[in-house]
Amino acid sequence: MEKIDRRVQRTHKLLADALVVLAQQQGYDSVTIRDITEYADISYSTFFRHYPDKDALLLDLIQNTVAELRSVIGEDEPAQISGTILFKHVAENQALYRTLLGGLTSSAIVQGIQNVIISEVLPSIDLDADAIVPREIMANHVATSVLALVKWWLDHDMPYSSQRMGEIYAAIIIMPMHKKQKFIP
Amino acid sequence: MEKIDRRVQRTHKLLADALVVLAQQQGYDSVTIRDITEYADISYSTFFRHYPDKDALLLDLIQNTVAELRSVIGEDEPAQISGTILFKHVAENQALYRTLLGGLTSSAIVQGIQNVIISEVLPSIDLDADAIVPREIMANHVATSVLALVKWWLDHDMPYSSQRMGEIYAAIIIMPMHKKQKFIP
Amino acid sequence: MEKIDRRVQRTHKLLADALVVLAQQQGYDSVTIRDITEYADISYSTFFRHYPDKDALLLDLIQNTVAELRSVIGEDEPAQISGTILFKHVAENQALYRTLLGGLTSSAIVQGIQNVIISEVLPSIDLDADAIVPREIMANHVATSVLALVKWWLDHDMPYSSQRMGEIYAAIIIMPMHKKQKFIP
Amino acid sequence: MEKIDRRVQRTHKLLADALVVLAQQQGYDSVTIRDITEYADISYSTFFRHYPDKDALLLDLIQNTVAELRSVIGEDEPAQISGTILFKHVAENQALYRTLLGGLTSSAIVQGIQNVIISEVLPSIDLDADAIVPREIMANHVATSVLALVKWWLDHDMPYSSQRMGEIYAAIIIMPMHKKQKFIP
DNA sequence: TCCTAAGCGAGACGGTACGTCTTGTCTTCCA
DNA sequence: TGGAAGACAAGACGTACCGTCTCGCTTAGGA
Repeated sequence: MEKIDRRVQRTHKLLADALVVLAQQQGYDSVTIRDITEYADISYSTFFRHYPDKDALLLDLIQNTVAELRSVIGEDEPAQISGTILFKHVAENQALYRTLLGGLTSSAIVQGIQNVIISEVLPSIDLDADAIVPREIMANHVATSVLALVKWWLDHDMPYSSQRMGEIYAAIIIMPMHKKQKFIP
Repeated sequence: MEKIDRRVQRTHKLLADALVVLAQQQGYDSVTIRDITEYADISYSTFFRHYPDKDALLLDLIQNTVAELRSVIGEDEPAQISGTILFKHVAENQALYRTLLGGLTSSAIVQGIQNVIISEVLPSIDLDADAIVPREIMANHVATSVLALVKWWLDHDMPYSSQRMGEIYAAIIIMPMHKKQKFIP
Repeated sequence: MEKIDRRVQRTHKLLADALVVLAQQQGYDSVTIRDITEYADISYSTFFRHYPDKDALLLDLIQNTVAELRSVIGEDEPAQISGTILFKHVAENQALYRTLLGGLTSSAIVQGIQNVIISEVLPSIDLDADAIVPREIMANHVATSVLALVKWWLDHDMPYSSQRMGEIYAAIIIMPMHKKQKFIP
Repeated sequence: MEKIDRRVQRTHKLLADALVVLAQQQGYDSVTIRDITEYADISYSTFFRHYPDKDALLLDLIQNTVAELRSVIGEDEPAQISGTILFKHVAENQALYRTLLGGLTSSAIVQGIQNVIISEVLPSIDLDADAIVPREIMANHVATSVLALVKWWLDHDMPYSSQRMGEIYAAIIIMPMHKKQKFIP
């Protein structure tokens, strides 16, 4: 059984919150560990007792976020519906997602997010759906496109509703994935 | 009339080449300016007479690259053909494109590339082509998708031919842009 | 009550010792901060946690030295005796005084030493002793002369005993200060 | 016979004047060679065709100055008179002397001036005048004291007349040199 | 309820990279 | 063809971070 010290939980939360706030203010890259600890009112050296570096803190944040996101999106729903759910969730956690996407920083991080999405997406692609586009490419395309779409939405201050974004998502990302063969130029 | 000092030209080329080589070896982020100048056999301080930053050097590289890329892709060609040309050009300048895309570093850089592509793509989108997807979103989608596709190809060591990639490019990026309305779910 | 970190004390001493040794070897001006830290086996950046400058380190050295000098010279002693004490103290701390005087570097430093001496000397000058020479000039004269005399002694490898120097000091510096009025040309 | 190129003379004068002006404004040490050449409207690289470094220019200046000073002070005059002449000459060439003395910079320079004065002073000291103070020490004392006195005067904006300074000079520097043996404590 | 192990604040330190500044050499170009 | 313009090498400077370590203080949670 693990010992649970509430102080550790508190420290993690303070650091994560500080990162989100500061990254939104000044950009993830330019946030220093000292900025974070000062904002969180945590000792500088304490940071390293919990995370080896700034990216590790972000990674922790991402994992918690993806876990939560997965829990809100049910399976086997039509594209428009799951898309709308996705954008609603993003809207409710703006600061967080701006931090994660706003600074497409160390590609390892973004790549990490994409990999998680790809592994989610891959099984849902029909094996023989398309002779032209390989599954790996399609999965990669979907993952990057979703992130790009969400990022665009946030970067432009969400000018369309979550529902409209869900439709767009279905139209340019989900639809071509399934029915490309109908295309006659 | 501009004065052209061949020494300056030479210095720029040495620095750019050094950046490409080193970035491919150890990743863009971990390359220091000192690494670059030592590899290029240029004085450290001389670097700053030409560029304020490492990113400025990269940006110069990008601009030269995009200019060259634009010159090889003719206008008004069918999607498959221009796609094939694109991937052939990338194949011939692998090291360069790996540097540009391999390190999706400071998002400003990547955003810069995307903006250039967006401004190229926007005019070619039919104004009334689609009531669902706004033009800006479509342009953004196309730009990010092209980069992601090229990056995937390089990251996986180009397992398909340039021509095949051109077809894929047409299928998942260009086609949905023009004929989405044919889709009946 | 001040906290005393012995590590700080140690670092200061290592730096001061390094400065004295290196300045004697190669001259104060040509000693770089990197030289000092390498000799002292201290990190370069640590230097700046303690002193903003090379001159600040020297100034610290001077202040400690003057404080020590003051403690060895009692008050109200005849000139020859205090002079002898002075030169004995210099002889016992040759390396230090060579560093302080050998490089008449940034005049601010030397001026600083002189100012300390002037402030010591001023009160001991009779207010009405001399109608011809103003007190400030006399104090300045005494301060510069003492330093010049010590410097000469060190520069010429101390050819006379401390006692003899004490007598000379009394003769050319202290005596004229008090009894000028006896002079009949 | 030396060839005299008037352009060279002009360049030397422009550089010397620039040095004097700038040293007075910002202190000798902080004047860079680039400052001098820009002020003198001379090419940076041209400086090095005439002088190996900044100190060489100053040395040239000093030598010309001492030569001129020697020519205005006659020999075998009473101390007060020659002192007065000295201070008058300094007053007429303030900027120059401020430059020479204001920055007691590289000790070599000041030492150079002192050595010239010492060699002038030495012969005039009675061989047997004093059993206590060796001639070399006396000469050194006189040289440093004269410079210190002039420097004090300039640093304090010449609060006393040249004549008064001549008297002070005689009282604290010249008198003790000749009649110290009359002193009875 | 006590006591022991842990979390934590504080901060000195080694180390690396940065961008600036200056010096003195060397080359190019123009009048 | 001789001198002005300026690119360049070299290297010190002072700044900003990072990550490590040590010393005490405090506090949580099991005995």
